[in-house]
Amino acid sequence: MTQTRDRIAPSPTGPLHIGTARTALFNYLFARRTGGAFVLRLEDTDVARSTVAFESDILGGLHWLGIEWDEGPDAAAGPDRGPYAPYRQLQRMARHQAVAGELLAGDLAYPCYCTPAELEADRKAQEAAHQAPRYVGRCAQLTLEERAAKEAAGQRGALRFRVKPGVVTWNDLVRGDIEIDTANIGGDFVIVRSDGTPLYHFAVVVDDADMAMTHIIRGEDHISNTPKHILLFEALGFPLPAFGHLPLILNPDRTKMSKRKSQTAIADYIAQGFVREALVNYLALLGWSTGTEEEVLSLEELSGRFDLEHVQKGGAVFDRERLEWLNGQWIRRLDSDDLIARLEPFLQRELDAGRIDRLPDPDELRALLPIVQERLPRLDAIGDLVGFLWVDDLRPDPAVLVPKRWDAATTRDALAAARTTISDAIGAIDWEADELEPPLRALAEGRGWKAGDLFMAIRVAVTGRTATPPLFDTLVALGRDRTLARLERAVELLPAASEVPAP
RNA sequence: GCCCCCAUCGUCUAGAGGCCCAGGACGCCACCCUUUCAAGGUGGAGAUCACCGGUUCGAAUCCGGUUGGGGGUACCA
Repeated sequence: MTQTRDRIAPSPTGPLHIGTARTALFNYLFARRTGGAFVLRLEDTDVARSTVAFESDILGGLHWLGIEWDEGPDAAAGPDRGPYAPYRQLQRMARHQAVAGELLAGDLAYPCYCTPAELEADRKAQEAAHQAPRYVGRCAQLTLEERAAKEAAGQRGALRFRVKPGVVTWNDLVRGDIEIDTANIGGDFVIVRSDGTPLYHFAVVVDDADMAMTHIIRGEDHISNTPKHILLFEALGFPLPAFGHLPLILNPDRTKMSKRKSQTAIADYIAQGFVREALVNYLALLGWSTGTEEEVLSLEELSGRFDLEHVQKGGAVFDRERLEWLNGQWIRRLDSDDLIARLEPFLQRELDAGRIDRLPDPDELRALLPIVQERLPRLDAIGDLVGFLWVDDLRPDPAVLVPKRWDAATTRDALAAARTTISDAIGAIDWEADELEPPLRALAEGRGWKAGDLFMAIRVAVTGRTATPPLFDTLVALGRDRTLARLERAVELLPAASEVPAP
């Protein structure tokens, strides 16, 4: 069997979309699994909406995910790589026009001079008559003389492909046999605009054929376009690739995932601290399964297991909760250096936003990992989790400082005692978690306090929050001086017993 | 409207005639661990397999219909 070739053909008219990323992933996995080639082609024929910035976002996003292609442009506005260059549709226009010329010469296509107003009127009439909208064929039988007259009058025709009556059938890789009567595809369709630029339906077919694609794996929204493509492949005498249509990714209300109702830009997920492994893992499992009970899988592992047989037919609702769970799973699996490096931009962001006053160095971060790694659902949670370590002026809320069962005076007393206990112990103990705990427990016991209440008061005094990593590890990370200073500050924030007005 | 696709716990899914009065995961609840929060462990609630009819000794699995949902209907991609 010859090598399989498949592709992702994004259009740089928007940022990399979750759906595009998943289609790219499935094509990538299929190519890896079958030992084939995965190609990236930019469909930039919609000049009005395409931008280099979007191109950059798309290519950058796919690189970030680790979905690498064997052929195609590697960077926005960069050079192409591969035997079928160029891989930018716009640069292939001469080829498209040449092929269109063949179709015209063979009378498989014809110029159409209908105005937008005429076409609109046709559509309205059909709608009123409860008919499927289709091109009525007004220009289908124009003689050469009639065409020449219109051209002479300055009219520029769009090129329409002649759709033959009949039924188009294909065996879809994920859905099995599908047949569609060509009477239902809207009549002769435009393949080249009146300005000479090719349309999507035409350009994809020429490019897919030129680039020797064997498998077209794309979204379900293309099912009704497939007959047009097959007709074109046949008219052009190109070998027909296999088609497979993936289920759509859905909004919670089960409509096609959209920017309006869901977060769709990959860049947003990156900015929120999702890691590539989790995103890839999650996307692979949206509409596909291993057929086993494995679910935490790397790109490598997915590449070895992927198959079209286990692709689901029904659409899949995007479930952020599950993505977050997988994200936690993968963050916990990252090795120290890797995690530290990935945390860096998020810490920088905390600094830029003024939420912390300095950046920890890698070693400081490394020491923190044992208590931080399993508590991060996303990388952007680092500030919330331990940002208090890098804040100069911590001012805990006095109301939060007082444990539930205590009053302000008791808390003040306890915090002062804790400060003394710690300060007295210095020299006798090492500043380590398991050495800090016993004296403070003894203090609580001696005063008849529940250890948990004392610890909570200390926790809030030194971190400003009630939910933190383990207390004694936190004190170690904070250091002796700052621990004592923060305890002292907290005591000052609380009224002494004599200051509390009698009830 | 017309054409096409789809239909298993709230969600993602396993299941390709008997192993299923349906298994796993997320989420939820409880308990354990525990100084808080996580993580982890254990257990639980949660699906008459959309509905109706057929085929069969036997159907979530095959067939037909119904209903529901979705997608497409451009000189966008």
